[in-house]
Amino acid sequence: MTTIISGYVNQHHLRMTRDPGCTCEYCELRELFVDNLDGDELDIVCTGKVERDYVQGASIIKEGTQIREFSYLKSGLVKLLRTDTSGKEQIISIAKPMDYVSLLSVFSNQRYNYSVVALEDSVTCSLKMEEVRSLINDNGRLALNLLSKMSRMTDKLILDSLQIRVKHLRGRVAYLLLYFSEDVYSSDEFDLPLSRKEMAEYVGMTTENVIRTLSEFRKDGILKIYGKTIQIANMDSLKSIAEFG
Amino acid sequence: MTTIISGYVNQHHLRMTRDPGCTCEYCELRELFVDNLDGDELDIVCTGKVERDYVQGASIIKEGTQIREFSYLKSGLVKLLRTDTSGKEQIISIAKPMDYVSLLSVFSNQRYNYSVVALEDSVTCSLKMEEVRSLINDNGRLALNLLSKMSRMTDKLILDSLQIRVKHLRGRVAYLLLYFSEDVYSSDEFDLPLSRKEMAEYVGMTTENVIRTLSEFRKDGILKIYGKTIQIANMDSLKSIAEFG
DNA sequence: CAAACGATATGATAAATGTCATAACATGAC
DNA sequence: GTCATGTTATGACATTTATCATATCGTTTG
Repeated sequence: MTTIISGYVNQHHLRMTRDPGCTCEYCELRELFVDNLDGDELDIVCTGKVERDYVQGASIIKEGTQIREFSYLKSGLVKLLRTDTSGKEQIISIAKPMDYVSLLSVFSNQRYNYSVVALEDSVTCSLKMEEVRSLINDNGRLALNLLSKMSRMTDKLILDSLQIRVKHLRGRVAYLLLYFSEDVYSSDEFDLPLSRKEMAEYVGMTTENVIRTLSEFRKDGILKIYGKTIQIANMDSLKSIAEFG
Repeated sequence: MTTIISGYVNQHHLRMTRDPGCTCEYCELRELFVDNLDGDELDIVCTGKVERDYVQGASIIKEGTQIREFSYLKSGLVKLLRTDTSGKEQIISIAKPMDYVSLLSVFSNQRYNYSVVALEDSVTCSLKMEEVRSLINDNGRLALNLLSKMSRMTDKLILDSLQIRVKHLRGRVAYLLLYFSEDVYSSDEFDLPLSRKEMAEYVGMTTENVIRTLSEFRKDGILKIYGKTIQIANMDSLKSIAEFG
């Protein structure tokens, strides 16, 4: 579009499109979308990307809508969920920054078969699917890194799902609490980003039984509970329950 | 390795390595590994691929071993499984031809974190990982198709796992029977490739309760059971149970 | 052939989970 | 403030599932 007159102008042009407002050089996904790209490719990403802010509770993706973008989570926390035939919601997984939001379906289906909702204030960064396809087509290193990244993500997702599937209620709840403590907040004290109802939708049990289990953990001295704030008082017990109970 | 003397010799050389014994042109994976490759690339696949036969019950991949190959199932049926901390086996999923055996881990981990065992006499076809990486690196069309294929597979796997997670025993068993009937054998009468114990390992319940549930289905006129042979007598009921029960 | 073993099957009972009812509490709407 | 609403919480009870015991059947082993 812009006619290049000289090397200098070209450089200037590149700087203009990458800056200001293009913070791709400082993206957490450097390793994937920056380090693997040459100048022109990075330019496509920089000018093509769209960042969006979502407040807690906002809908990011609606099940059934067309897939036009490849998105990932820059900051915040989201849940992936489906609505079953009887209208009940089932939480498939929880994604934190660096987990791809567009994990499932993007490269296969035309439409999302799940929804995404912000559990905390969140920021996403999206590229048009055609652009991503084009980049992959032209850049083998990017393709390999993307395969590796997606493989790692789905691997974890599948094994987490298996863990929950084979455990009983206490084990499922303990597993979920440990996920927040270890993988998300890196602390033994944190604010639960899920309601008890959502926890139930995730572990596949009833809300009452999730509440009861939390109460049991409290009575057993494993947890201290102040509303949504959870403090893990006996980490060893919780881990033991998550693994065997 | 072979010095090329002339165009003719080169052609001859290619024919020799692709034929005889190279049936890649007739592979079920044409769409992926043949249609996307040019002559030289196809040559790499043809000469590099290794086919292996496994009898029913044979171990194909052992959890914890190094990943050196990218494999898929040409014929037969296999189960993917893990051994949990207490030594109990958990079946992650069942794979039929065209499902990638090397679905998980291949592009991320150094080692398999699951095992693969033949449920029926099976044939696998494998390529060295380095060769696959090299092909992907050089061929964007192959990369995109592989991403699409893997995306489709993991998508189904994750949603299947979710379905089983949220259902009760009757629903889980019904879902599994429908999988065999619809996805594997395309018939309402088939021989169960799993023992009752393996079915239990898959649905995450006890062997006794799987047996009991099958008996219930028989008493309710939904199934006819002759040992391992299952005939679905009331498909509508079974589907209804798989969906709601 | 008998013996040993695993898979299938069923019953009795204990434990886990779901369902229904009720209440306390916080929050936002008016 | 009052009201309505949703979340958290607990109890009573019904249902589902796990555990343990036992028996049959078929296959393998010697």
